[in-house]
Amino acid sequence: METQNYTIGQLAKASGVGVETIRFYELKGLIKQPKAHSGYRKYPSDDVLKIKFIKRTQELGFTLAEAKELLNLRVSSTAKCKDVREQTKNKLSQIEKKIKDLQKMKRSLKSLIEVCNQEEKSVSECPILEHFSKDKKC
Amino acid sequence: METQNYTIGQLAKASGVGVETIRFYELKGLIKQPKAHSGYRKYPSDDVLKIKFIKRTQELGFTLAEAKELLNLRVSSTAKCKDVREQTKNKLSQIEKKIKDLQKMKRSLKSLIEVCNQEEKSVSECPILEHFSKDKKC
DNA sequence: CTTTACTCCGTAGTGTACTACAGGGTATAT
DNA sequence: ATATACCCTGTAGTACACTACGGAGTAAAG
Repeated sequence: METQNYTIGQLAKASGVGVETIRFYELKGLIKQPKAHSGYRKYPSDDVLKIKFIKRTQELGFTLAEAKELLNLRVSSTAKCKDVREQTKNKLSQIEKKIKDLQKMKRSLKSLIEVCNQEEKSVSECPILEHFSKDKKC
Repeated sequence: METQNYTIGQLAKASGVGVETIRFYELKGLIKQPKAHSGYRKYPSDDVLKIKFIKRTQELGFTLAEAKELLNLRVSSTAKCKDVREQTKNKLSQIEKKIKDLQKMKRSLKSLIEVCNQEEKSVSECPILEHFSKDKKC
C-alpha cells in the first residue's frame, strides 16, 4: 500500500529488468504510467511484484498480451462477475494443459534417468518422443 | 520404423506447420535433412511426432535451442550415461519449477473464481498478484 | 555549485522464430 | 504433351520482446 516511492531505475533494479523494459511494458499497457509533477515516473512497490509476475508468465510460454490478460482478471465495478469467471476458466484450462504436458515430459525424463541407471548400454533413438507418442488420445 | 515416406508438404500437413517451418528447423539442426536421390526431401513418419513435440515445448516456454537439447537427450555410443543423466536432471528441475509456478497460478485463479461465486461485489485490485506474493520464500 | 548519475523522449538496432516471395526444376494426372 | 501442383534454393520481410543510443533536462552528493 506504500505510495509512489520507486523511481524507474529503482523499480528496474528491484525487479531484475532494465529501465527500457519498464517503459516498454508501459507502452504495451502492462503497467500504468505514474507521472509525478516533476515529469519523472514514480511507481508503487507493488509494481515490483507485477513485473516479476510478467517474467514468470513469459517463462511459462505466455505472451505479454496474455500476461496482461492475467493481470487484468479481477472483479471490478465495470467488469461483470460472470465475464471474469468465464475468462478465468479459460485461462485455467490453458494452465492445466500446460501442467499436463510438463508432467508427461517429466515422466519421460525420469524414465530416461532410470534406464540410464540400470544398464550401461545405449537406449532408443529418442526416448522423449517414445513416451510422448504413447498417448495420442490425449 | 517406416522409412522415408513423407514429402515435406505431407509432413507439414501431418504435423500442422508450414513447409517453411520444417526447412527452418532443418537449418537450426532440430531435424536432419533426408535428401533422396531425386533432390527432394523425404521424411520418416517419426518426424511428425518430433515436430509436434517441438511445438509443445515452445508452448511451455522453452526455446528452439532447448527443444533441440530435449530431443537430443539419449544414451548413445558417443554420449556417456553420466553426462546424459546430468543434463536430464537439469531439464527435470526446470520442468519442475514450471509446474510449481503453474500450480501457484492455478490456485490463484481458482480462488478468484470462488470469491466471484460467493459475493457479487468487487474484490481486490489484482488477485493474482496477491496470491503470488504470499510466498516469497519459494 | 558543479559534477555525476539519473531521468526524459524518440528512434534505431537485435535476436528469435517464423513467413513470404522470386525464379527455377520436377512429378503426376489427364 | 501440357497443365497444375508440388519441390528446390536463396533472400527478404514480419511480429514479438526487448536493447541500445542520441540529445537533452533534472536531482543529489560532495
